[in-house]
Amino acid sequence: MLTLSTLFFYARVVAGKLQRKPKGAYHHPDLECALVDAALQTIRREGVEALTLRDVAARLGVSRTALYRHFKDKSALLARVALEGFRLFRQALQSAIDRARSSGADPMEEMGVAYVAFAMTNQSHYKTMFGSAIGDWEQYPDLALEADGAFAVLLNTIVEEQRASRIVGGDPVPLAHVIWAGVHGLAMLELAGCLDRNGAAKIDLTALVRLHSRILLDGLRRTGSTLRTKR
Amino acid sequence: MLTLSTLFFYARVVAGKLQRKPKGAYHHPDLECALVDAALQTIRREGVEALTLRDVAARLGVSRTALYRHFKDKSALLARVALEGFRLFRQALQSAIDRARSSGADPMEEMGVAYVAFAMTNQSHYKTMFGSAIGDWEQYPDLALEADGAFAVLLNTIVEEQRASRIVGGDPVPLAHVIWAGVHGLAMLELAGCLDRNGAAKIDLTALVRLHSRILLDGLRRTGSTLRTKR
DNA sequence: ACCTGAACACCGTTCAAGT
DNA sequence: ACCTGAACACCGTTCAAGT
Repeated sequence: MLTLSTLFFYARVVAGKLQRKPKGAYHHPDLECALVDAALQTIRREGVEALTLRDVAARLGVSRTALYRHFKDKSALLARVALEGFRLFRQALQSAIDRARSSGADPMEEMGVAYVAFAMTNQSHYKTMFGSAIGDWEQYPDLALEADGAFAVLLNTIVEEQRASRIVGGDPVPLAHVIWAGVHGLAMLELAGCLDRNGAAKIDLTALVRLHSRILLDGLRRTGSTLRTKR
Repeated sequence: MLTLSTLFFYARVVAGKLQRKPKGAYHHPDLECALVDAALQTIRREGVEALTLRDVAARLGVSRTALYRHFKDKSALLARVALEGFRLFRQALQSAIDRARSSGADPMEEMGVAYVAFAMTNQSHYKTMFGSAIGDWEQYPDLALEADGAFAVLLNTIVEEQRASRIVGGDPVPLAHVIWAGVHGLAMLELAGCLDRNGAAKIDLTALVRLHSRILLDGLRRTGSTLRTKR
């Protein structure tokens, strides 16, 4: 057990720096990455609030305090999970838009569907990204940057649709917030189990997202006076 | 200290059953209610996740285990806080609708404003109601009932607007889900601090809610083919 | 009946100590 | 440098014991 991981360590040192650092019996090469993976695995199976540092350490065969060599504390680890989540998220949204544009479908509607679909298939990531587990967001500027990047995908799409005169003009930020709120709300309500309780039948979430998009886009296509934002 | 609360106890026994039960030094009359109040107070000041049973017990001058005489466990206490929250919530929504109807304002828009306003002024309640702190919702049927009651306020308003032909017909449940998602999403994003980061200025949340309502209602006033729900 | 103290099985985090 | 074991200050919950 010990000797095997020691071999791994030496193999990495040789491959990496061509100079073997001495003695220390490292239990895991690239512990940092392994910690994130193990954490994500636990979150997937048992939820964010069930995540325990002691457990991930035990599963990696590592001391409980080894984690603190790589992360300041528990929330820093969660911030890292969220960061990875936002990367996947932005990618998913962007590719949905690209697909829609090349197939003639509505980019906004397809982005909405992709948004909620991401939240459903990556519940662990999504809950970590928007839940309260991380705490002080200001503390992780790289995380905020990645989140802003995902928001920019939505914002850019709105601006392009405005340029093509498919939706009303004006400040795109409030419009983005309204659209964001809709899909985020659908995702959060479904994750909280709020949508399944009324009406015995299991809900068709994708259909609901499409309904939401069409209502919203119908509203956004009108240019009437009701759409003037109060300032 | 002890003698004072003992007096309280005796006073209560005499007033209640006209027959004094003996001896026991009860530290608090109506402990159950006091526990809920103390819990809510802590949640208000420090958030749901900072709530500690040991702390509420200490603040009430009661043993750490006294709580278990009144609640099965911690989440049962939180469920009780949420229950109270849903009662206040329904009341707030209903009175906003009534006010709008008698003043000629749009009931749906005013309900939306009241919804988000409730979430902002009662953040502790709202987070407990829709956060993950409670856990198994199925375990508290009375809570689910009260939540359904609040949802019914929204549903009834939609049906009445449909009868008055002010919005499109059809199954009101999906429409209710879409509207709910919008206001819930706005509230959750604001509570998570997501709306304030883009654009330096502090956001006018009420204006954003009104914008949301108007876009949605503009969409809902159209009767075009895009609004047929897939089934 | 209602409440208590001691105890159990957990947490995250720190820190001197090892190699 | 990287990792460890022991320790600290917390949790929720149980349970035999008091009155």
